[in-house]
Amino acid sequence: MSGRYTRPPNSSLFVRNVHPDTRQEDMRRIFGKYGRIQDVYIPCDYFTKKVRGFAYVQFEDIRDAEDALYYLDRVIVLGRELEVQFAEGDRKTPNQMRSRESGSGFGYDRRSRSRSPKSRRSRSRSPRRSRRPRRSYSRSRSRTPDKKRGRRSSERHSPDNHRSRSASRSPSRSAARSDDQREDAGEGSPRKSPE
DNA sequence: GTTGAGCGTT
Repeated sequence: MSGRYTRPPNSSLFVRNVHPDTRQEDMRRIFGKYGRIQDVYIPCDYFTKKVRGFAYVQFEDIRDAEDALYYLDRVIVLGRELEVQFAEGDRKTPNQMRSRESGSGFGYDRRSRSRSPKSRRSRSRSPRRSRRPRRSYSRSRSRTPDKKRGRRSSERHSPDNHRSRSASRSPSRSAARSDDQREDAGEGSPRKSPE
């Protein structure tokens, strides 16, 4: 009278005893043989980032998942016997895990200021980083003459621009930004002759 | 286009 078959909560498979070096791609390829894989995820330790030893394979269709479970369960893959079973809960959010790990014995909730394990600074605290090793460039006349700095298109053929310019209240050319370009090859530049 | 820190031992 009751369901004889434990209704799988979802089409996610829980694979245990997977090789620590197994990747999602591998799982996807192995399980994908029996159906379309929605996603594969291998949970790792939050702190050590090490593979925990099991993985999750989410199928697009639960029927395929059943097939894969039946065919891949207890199958030796990569020298390990895979144990496949249906997943139970849903993916846990970091917050939930934190709560669980927090009460497990660890206590890096308020102690650890760093939220991310990777955010761990170097063992030695950065005492002082020089502001910037500003290189004293010769202020004489070596200004990367090789690079083309000047933008060719100074003005754009935009209708909007045209209108804006008309309303400009400053009829004068406010060109106070050019100083080296204009002087060198702008207008005649009669000062270049060494006389 | 969703979140990635999801069950481990029976």
